[in-house]
Amino acid sequence: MSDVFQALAHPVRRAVLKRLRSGPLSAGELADAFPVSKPTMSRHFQTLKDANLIRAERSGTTIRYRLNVTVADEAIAMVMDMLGRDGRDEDDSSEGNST
Amino acid sequence: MSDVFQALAHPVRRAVLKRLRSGPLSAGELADAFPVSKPTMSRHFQTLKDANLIRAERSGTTIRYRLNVTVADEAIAMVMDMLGRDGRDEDDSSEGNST
DNA sequence: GCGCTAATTAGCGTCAATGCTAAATAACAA
DNA sequence: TTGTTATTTAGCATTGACGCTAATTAGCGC
Repeated sequence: MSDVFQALAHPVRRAVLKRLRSGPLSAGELADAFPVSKPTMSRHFQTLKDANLIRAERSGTTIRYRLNVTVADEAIAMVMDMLGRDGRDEDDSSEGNST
Repeated sequence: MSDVFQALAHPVRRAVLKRLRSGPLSAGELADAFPVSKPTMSRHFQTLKDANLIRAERSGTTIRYRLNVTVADEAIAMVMDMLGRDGRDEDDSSEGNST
């Protein structure tokens, strides 16, 4: 699970995920959208793949990356579990404190 | 925001957050629960503080750490925004997923 | 095969993260 | 002030992340 948060810890990788929301994009298209070199982007893709946040598909010479919503959803669930904000472990300190 | 995910990227820090769900704990109590030295734990606390995930309060000689649910909640919202899962139930059960 | 395009891997430098021990600070008691 | 306890800061070493350029792999067309 550390891989997921590690992947989410970089602004470029977060932006890649955002762009992938609209649909799959090729490595080149993604690389073109950021002010870093293609090899650097390729490494970011690898990091996202290792975290299972994206998946790669070959289409001839180009490789298309696609969002993997499942794992991201698990990450959300984990953050919620970590903070106990899923509605079950509600602390008994009622928020009846008016200000 | 990178700070939040960076803080979440370490298993010890995630475990600290989990323990803090039950209520505030002192640095010593937290340090005692993990197989790393106190200075190392202190640095983890600093990382979590920088990310605004926890807050510190002095109680005499001891320092008590308390969960800051607000920022964690924002992190959840951000992950949801990143993946387009902001609570809208756009994907019905008719997904036709085959592999 | 050769060339072309797309993307990755290899190699290198720099900076940040992680862990430790030892020393310093903070609060309290005597 | 001195001593004791709790916690952090300082200093050091190791490891991993991030970025680049150059070279390599992968597929397609000739």
